[in-house]
Amino acid sequence: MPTSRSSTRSRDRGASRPTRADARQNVDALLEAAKAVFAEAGVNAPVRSVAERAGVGVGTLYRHFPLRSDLISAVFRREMDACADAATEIEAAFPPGEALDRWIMRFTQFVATKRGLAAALHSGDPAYEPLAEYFSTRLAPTLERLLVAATRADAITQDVEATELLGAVANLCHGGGPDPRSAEHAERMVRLLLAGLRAPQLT
Amino acid sequence: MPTSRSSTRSRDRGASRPTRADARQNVDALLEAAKAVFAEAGVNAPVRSVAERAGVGVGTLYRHFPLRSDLISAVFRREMDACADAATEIEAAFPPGEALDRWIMRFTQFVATKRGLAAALHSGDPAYEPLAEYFSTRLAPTLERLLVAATRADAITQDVEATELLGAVANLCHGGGPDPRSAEHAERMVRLLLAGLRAPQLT
DNA sequence: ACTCAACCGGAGCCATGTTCCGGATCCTGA
DNA sequence: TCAGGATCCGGAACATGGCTCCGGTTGAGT
Repeated sequence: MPTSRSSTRSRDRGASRPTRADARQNVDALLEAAKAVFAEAGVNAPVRSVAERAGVGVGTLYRHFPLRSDLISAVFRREMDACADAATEIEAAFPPGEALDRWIMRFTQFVATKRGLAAALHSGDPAYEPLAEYFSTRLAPTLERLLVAATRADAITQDVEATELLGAVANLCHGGGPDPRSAEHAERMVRLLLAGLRAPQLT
Repeated sequence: MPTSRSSTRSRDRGASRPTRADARQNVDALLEAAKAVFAEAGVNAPVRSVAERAGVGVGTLYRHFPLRSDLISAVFRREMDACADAATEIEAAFPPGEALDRWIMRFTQFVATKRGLAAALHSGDPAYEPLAEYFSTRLAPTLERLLVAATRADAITQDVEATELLGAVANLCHGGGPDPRSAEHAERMVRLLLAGLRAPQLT
């Protein structure tokens, strides 16, 4: 009987003990530090600097985030969720075609703001696999919904995969640093892509 | 008199001496090795592996290519030139609109084939600045010419910078490895972008 | 208070970009 | 042909950054 322990309190589900308080605190500190560091120096910032800023050793960091990419995922997960959630609001407020555009632009701004996120995402480095996967898992279905709606409403003429489009938009957000011009550039190119979705025929 | 030397042979321009034969040989060996290594393992392959393959020490490599990116630039310079040159042929054989499309697709295939080239190009890493610069110097004017011609012929309706479009297309070629699907994906997205150039109005 | 699993910290290992410099090599001038 | 010296070579060594290891510490049940 693996689940039986001497004291059968209210909950003794699965794990034998609850997470220790200091561990939880450290995780929080790390996430906050990572968020700050990534914002300042991009996702390529040294792991050590994150640990230092959080006031813990690298060992502690790696205990909670075995891979560098795990830390990155954790930091952006929340924002990705927010982005995905924004879709329902937008869908309710605008007709399918415009909803699609608006959500894509929302997504564009998210990716363009995170220095190096896009680069990491499609770097080919297998370390970022989980990040990319969460990307697809959480965001692709949302876009798919928007695309289907737009297609039904005859708002777009081209047939594209959600994943594909998502990747393309993310890719267009590369380059440049905090320079606002690069953000504009990305936006303009994304709009061009969106315009392409309305093109009468593809070559 | 800096240019005067004891023996005034036919040419004693600028530099005091011609490059040593062994040095030139090594440069060639390095370029060839780099080309092979990059093709196999992408542009992120270790510098040491290139030196080893060329049969020289890393010191020699760094003597000729002070920065990692210099080596990369040198390797791709030739191919970039070929791509740029292809434009004149294409321009002569097709009407402006189609010429634009064809050249862009030619460019797409070039970038998509080189693993990591696109990533390096817009990685934000200042080390790749010279590479990006050559990119603009050599390729941008070409595209600009094609764009102007297409605009004059009313083949496109949108107004974009050559540099901008070049960067966007390169960006769309990220991701994936030797997988042919990723190349297809990139192509499809580029076509979408091209279709966007013909869109009647931008939002 | 006692026990012990979970946790912490940071020294240390490995890979990779880059520098340094003693010694080998090639061109020049005679 | 030969000496002189600029040029070049090689690889040890340094710097940086990801990741591991393990002795010591600490929180949480009893």
